Amino acid sequence: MNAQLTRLQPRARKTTQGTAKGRKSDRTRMASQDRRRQILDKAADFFAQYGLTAQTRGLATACGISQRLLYRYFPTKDVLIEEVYRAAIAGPFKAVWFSELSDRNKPLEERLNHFYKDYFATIFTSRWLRLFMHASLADVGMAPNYTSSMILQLLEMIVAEAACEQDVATPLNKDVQHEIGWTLHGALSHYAIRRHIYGFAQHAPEDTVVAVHVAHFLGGFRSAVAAWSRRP
Amino acid sequence: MNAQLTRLQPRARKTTQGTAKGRKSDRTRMASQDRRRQILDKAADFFAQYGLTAQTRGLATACGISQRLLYRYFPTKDVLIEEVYRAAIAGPFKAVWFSELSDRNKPLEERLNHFYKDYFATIFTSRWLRLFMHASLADVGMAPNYTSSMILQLLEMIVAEAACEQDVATPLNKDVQHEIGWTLHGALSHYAIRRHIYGFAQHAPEDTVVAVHVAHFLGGFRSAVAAWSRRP
DNA sequence: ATTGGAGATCGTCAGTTGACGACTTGTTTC
DNA sequence: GAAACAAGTCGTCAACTGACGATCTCCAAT
Repeated sequence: MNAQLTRLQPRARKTTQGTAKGRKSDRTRMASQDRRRQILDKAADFFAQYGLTAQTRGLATACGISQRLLYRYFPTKDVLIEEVYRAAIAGPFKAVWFSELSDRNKPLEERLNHFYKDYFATIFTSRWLRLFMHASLADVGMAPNYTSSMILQLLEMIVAEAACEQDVATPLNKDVQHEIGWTLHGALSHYAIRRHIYGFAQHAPEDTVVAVHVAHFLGGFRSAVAAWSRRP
Repeated sequence: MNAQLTRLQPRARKTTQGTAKGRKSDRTRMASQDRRRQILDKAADFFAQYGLTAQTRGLATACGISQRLLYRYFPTKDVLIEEVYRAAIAGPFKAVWFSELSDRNKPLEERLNHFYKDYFATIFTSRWLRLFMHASLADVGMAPNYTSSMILQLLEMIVAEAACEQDVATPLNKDVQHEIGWTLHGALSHYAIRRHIYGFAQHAPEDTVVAVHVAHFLGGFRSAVAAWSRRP
């Protein structure tokens, strides 16, 4: 719970005279854009691990720079967090997923397996999940706002593709589409949460879990649509 | 993200003389055990809402007492949190669930619906879920330690009951049992997380979601066992 | 070499926060 | 009704934390 880190750098030695040659200074001088990127990247890891309330001093140490320098690149901690969020949470979503999922030249099962393989590598990572969870807990509404639209569209597409392939009418109500989609997506999300947040030991490899859940979803799709059509 | 609360009580007025009768003091004097229970209860709500890093002053205000008084009942904040966790996370699990789930006089579908109806009322509450998530994020391993054993036993029982009712051999490997059980339990957990942590708007009522997922689980159980038996 | 702009740090301030010694006040008991 | 005990509060301390003015130092262009 404590993000306090011990100081790594022994602190730049005060040169007795300007002519102290030979030993280079501890400072690493970076181009503005590189430094900025480095801070954002480290900050994503740092806040993912220790939460959004972790201290700027700890982050600075993790970056190997002084705390003051953070404020040259970001006016406030909140702004920094905002940018971390944009870069590390909303950023990783890929537009190709939409075109790949709707490529009807391949069977849907294959598409879904491929999609979730990529999704696990990109979104269902420790960093993404923990950041997302920290943000969701801290600020009601911030976390979903960036991502909910994308996720819901993915769900709609998955359900529409399944309906097409199985020759079933797509449910008209979008809420019902989402609910059906969540059957698969929620189960896999929860697997990722167990793994990266709860710290449950994992036995079955990712690919197997994905394959089983995808098969289960497609196998029960027809009756799921029927069930949801009956109920409100 | 800020748990700072404005002071509610206008602060006890300093009586000019001991004989100031008529107006009662603002202080509410409670029996030790009652006060302790009240603090634990309020603290569960408070930490669930603002996270485990929320301040003791805010909690005291929420309880309507001075911050100092907290330290009469709990030596440190960490001890308080530990007790909150025991009372509000591990406490609500009911032993009856095990006997009810294994009561083969009723069809499993009915048992599962009844079980999850109770589980949603007891465990899948905003308070429980948020506390559990805060604790999981803060301290790797603390959260599951109190509960994982109970949850995994529930999963084993559900899978065993399903196997019995459908006349399938129960998978020997416990990891496989858990993985199959998580199909249902994880999906419903994630529904609760969406609702109470992500703040997703909910359309379908709880009972319906439970019913559909239970039906989906039972309907696909036979093939799930088959799939997991094939794979490692 | 000189110079000046930009990368980087030091030191510090004001507000916060867990903790606690000293004190006050209500209630119970004889 | 006063003694004695426990519930409750005040005020404060030291460490922590976000923020920032002043300063230093590296490098490139002149």
